[in-house]
Amino acid sequence: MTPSPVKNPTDAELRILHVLWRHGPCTVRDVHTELSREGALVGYTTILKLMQIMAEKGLVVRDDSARAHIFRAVPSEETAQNSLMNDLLKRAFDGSAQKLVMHALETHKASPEDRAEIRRLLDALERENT
Amino acid sequence: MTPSPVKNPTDAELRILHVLWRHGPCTVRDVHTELSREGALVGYTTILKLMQIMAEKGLVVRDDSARAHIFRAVPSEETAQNSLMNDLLKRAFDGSAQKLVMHALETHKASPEDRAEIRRLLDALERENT
DNA sequence: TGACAACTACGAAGGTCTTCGTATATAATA
DNA sequence: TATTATATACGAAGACCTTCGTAGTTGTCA
Repeated sequence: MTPSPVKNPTDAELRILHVLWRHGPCTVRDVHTELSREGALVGYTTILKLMQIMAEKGLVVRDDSARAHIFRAVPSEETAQNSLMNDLLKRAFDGSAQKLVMHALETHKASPEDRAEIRRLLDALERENT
Repeated sequence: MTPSPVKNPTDAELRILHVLWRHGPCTVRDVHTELSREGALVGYTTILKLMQIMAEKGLVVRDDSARAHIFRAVPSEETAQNSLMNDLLKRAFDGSAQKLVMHALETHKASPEDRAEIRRLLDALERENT
């Protein structure tokens, strides 16, 4: 089963993970600078506190060999996406990924290229499965 | 634009909305009985309090003409699903429904019937759009 | 070396969510 | 009518999330 080794990241945690995913291991300063550059106005110690909590939760690991600790994301972006998607599935779509997919396709315009990509994936699934 | 007339329902609120969607307008007693039957062990006044808050938020409307007020869900299940899905899209999928669909199809087994249903929907989209 | 800059740790405040106990009002019943 | 059952209202507690200020430590450099 293994529901999930780590708890689902919260909103603020997700913003930090995004930085780590895009930039690789970072110091608190790096993350704060990047988020500020993106327009978020949040204090340095706020980011620090959050990253400390994330380390306790196991969402990041810290390398404290240098004075400025370096943090690395533990879950990959795919893993986190999967976990969050499953959460939504359970809460709002009766656990059915099919319902979610149909709902997404009906309510969001997919470009011809997008549709072709989906068809290719379906073809591949068709081949590997019976 | 109209981001959303009502705030996204929380977890406990969603559980109550599920009952209202499936059973139609209900009293607090109805909802509590149903949720208890489903295995949730939560007190009657907890449900009452939640439904009072939901009425304030506009998630339900109440008919207080009888002693036992009757509550009705305001957002449809589709509306709520849409709102929650868009929220997840923004938070974890870079706002791209396409990414979400691809991710869902890759990580969840779709049956041949499911795949056929998706293809039919894609065909329909193909026809109406260029 | 002494002053300053940058870092981590920590406590606490304010918000939301969920839970329930208690108070109070109203209907049903013996 | 007096008692009992059932309603709603309300306050508050405990958990979590996000925010920041302050304190203390460590490196840098004039």
